Amino acid sequence: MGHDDGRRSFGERVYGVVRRIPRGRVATYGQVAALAGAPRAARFVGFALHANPEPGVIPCHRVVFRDGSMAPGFAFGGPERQRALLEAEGVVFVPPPDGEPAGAAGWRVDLDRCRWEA
DNA sequence: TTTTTGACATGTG
DNA sequence: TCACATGCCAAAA
Repeated sequence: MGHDDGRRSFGERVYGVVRRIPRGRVATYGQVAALAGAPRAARFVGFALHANPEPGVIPCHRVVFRDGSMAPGFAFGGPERQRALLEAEGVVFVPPPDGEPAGAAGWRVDLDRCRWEA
């Protein structure tokens, strides 16, 4: 089974991990990095996902910051778009503290409830 | 081989 | 709670 796992680049491994994230669950960049074999390469995870993720195949919208927030200039069309996608899958979001400041910017994923467990 | 670059993580103030 | 600075790692040039 595992024969050329180490031959594939780190980015390729990242795609494999992200693809395994079940619907309605989210993972952090650090978590994906750890599952890919590099617990400290969380930065590269984001770089790999933005490089050329097969649209529609790799659910990169299920990867968020450890804080529960997401990248500002997201490639899906904005953080709002990502929040809509996750909410549609059943992911629980926590609204901003004071009602509604800057739209989706304050919204964060409830990692305590929706964190994906490998 | 060295430098540069990132959709990060963590620690302080 | 937020803002800023530092550390980390892997890939491309």
